[in-house]
Amino acid sequence: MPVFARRPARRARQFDSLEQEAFLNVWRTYDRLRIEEDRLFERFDLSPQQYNALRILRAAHPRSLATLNLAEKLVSRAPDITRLLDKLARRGLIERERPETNRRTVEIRIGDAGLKLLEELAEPVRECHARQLGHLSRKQLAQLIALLREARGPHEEAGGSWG
Amino acid sequence: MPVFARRPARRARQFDSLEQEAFLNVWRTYDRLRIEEDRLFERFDLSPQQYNALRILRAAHPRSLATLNLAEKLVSRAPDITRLLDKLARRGLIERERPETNRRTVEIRIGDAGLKLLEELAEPVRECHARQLGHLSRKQLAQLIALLREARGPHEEAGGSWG
DNA sequence: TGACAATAGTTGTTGGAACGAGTATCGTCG
DNA sequence: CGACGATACTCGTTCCAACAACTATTGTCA
Repeated sequence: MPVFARRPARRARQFDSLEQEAFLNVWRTYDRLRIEEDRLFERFDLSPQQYNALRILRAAHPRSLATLNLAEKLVSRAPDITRLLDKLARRGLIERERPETNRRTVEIRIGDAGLKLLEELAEPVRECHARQLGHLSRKQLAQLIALLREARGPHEEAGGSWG
Repeated sequence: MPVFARRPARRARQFDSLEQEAFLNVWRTYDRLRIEEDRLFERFDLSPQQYNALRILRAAHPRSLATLNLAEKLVSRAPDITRLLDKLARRGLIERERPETNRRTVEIRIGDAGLKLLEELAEPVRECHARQLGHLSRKQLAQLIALLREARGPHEEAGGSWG
């Protein structure tokens, strides 16, 4: 055994491949950043995913979105979209309607209360994201975004709103 | 209202700030890449987190790690580390011992069955990571890793194994 | 040395995520 | 126009994650 092997590079022991290291870094970073996010939204009895649904509905406002159409715009996959919307509807944040033209679908629209809540959240959310990533330069952020997009590129369905 | 405002940049409508866009990209990328990971490990009745525990125990082998010491090396936070280890112990993959010198702690060590399972997993895992991120160049991977480390830097406790 | 704080896990409970099976509605093709 | 497949959810169940309360052990300081 060569002498210089007595101090194996920390990374060489820790990861099996550069790709693994990259994935675990994505996972770890998500896990750390999520803490801020969770802390913010639990003060408003929202999950991050619920907030995102509201954010997407606001972008569509005053138009509505069909349930599954909304689901595929969400950041994270949501098989239980129905129950997620149930909770928002129970709080009066969204409105649901089964249109006569196609009674299979359920159209979702953000309501006034929902818009008001988002307005209330605007500043805290901005602050939260500043705490999360405010220490990076604009250039670093842009670079990170570009690299992440390339990283997940092959894993996005064509035509999705997240391509 | 200026005429060119009729087509707001898609991104401007979609995100409230560059920091938010970066965070949501991390989240989205994690969510997409995780799909491959889940698909692989469920064939072996493991969760990604369980696999990571085994990986870390292998790196320590033949030494052992105290429970909470192992927990803080995990990629994602694990308040239910006890039950995670319960499952691994029930399958005979790890061994637990309460040392006489400090009977508060429980020392965890990977067993032969655990090492054997990891060996069996080595190739599938490598293939999985290649599917996940094999389309990126080494340079891109290195850049991504560096940026992610900077991104979560302020959110890592000093002295942790993930700094 | 005896009380009290700190450490190290463990367990109870509760809510959300995932998967698959089930239901209602619609399109289409013979 | 009626059966059959496709669409768009909805619901039942099961498992995992998170938080907090609890137990056991050790360290420390009056």
